[in-house]
Amino acid sequence: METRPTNSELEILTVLWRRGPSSVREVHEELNARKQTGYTTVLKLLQIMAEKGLVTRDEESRAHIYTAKSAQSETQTNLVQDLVERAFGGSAHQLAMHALGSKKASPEELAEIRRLLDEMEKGS
Amino acid sequence: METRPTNSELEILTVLWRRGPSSVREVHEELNARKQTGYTTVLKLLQIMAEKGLVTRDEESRAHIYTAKSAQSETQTNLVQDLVERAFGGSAHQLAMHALGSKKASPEELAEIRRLLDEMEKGS
DNA sequence: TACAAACTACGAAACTTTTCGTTGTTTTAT
DNA sequence: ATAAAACAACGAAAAGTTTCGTAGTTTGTA
Repeated sequence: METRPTNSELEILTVLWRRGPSSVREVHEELNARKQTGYTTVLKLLQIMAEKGLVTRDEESRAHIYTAKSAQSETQTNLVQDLVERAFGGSAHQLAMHALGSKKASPEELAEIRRLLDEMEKGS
Repeated sequence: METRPTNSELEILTVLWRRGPSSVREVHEELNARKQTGYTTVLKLLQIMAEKGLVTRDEESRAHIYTAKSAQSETQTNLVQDLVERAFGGSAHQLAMHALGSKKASPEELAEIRRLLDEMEKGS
C-alpha cells in the first residue's frame, strides 16, 4: 500500500522527522510558528495520518505521541519517483538535471554528486 | 502569479507539449487512449486551465485550439523547485541525489550530468 | 430541408483535502 | 473542591479537484 502524503501531511511529517516522536501540541507549536494553524487542525490531521498508516500513535501517556512511520529519505524517494513519472516521463536523470540547474550548488555538493556518479558507473 | 498545475492539468499539458496546439478532441483522443476519460471532462479542464492562464485559447475556428502557455522545461523547473521546498528543505542537490539514486541511469546520461557539473564549476 | 455529428458552455455531483468548532474527560493549580 | 488548562474525539463546514450530463449552436450530409 503506497500512501503518498498530501501537502499538509508532508508538512507535519517534516516536523516529526526533525523533532522525532512528538505530541500534537509540540507539532502544533512548531507548525504554528511558521504558519498560523489551529490546534485541532493538526490533531485531526495526525489522526487521519494514523489511520492511513503514515504515522504510529503511542497512547500510553495522556498526550498521545506520534511518530513518522517511514524515514524521511524513503518518503523523499517516493515523492521523487512520483514526480519523475508525472512530469518527466520516467526519466530520473532529467529531473536530476533540472534540480541541479535550478539552483547553484556549492563545490562540496557538486563533489558529492560526482562521487555518486563514480559509484554508479563502477556498479554498472 | 505562480499557478502550479494539478495532476490532471499536468496530464493535459503533457499532451499539449507533445502535440503542440490542439483541439479538445485531439487532446481527448490521446488521453482517452491511456486512461478512459469523458470528452467534456477534458473540455472543462481546458476551460479552467484557460481561466487560470495555464493555456491560451484560439477561438478562430469552431473547434477552439489550446496551447500550453509555458514551455515544458519551465514547468518542470517549477515543479522541481516546489518539491525541493516542500520535501527537501530547499536543498536541490539532495533532490538530485535521490533522483540519481532511485533509478539506474545509462552511461550516456551519467556523462551528460558530468558535463553539467563541469559547466557549473566553471561558471562559479 | 432535416437529421446527425461535432462543438462549446455550464451547472452541479462526487471526491478529496483542509480547517475548525463543540463536547467531554483528565490533570493541574488555587 | 473548584476552576482553569490540556487533551482527544468527532462531525461537519469550507475549499479544492475531477468528472460528467444536459442544453444549445453550428456544420456536414443524405
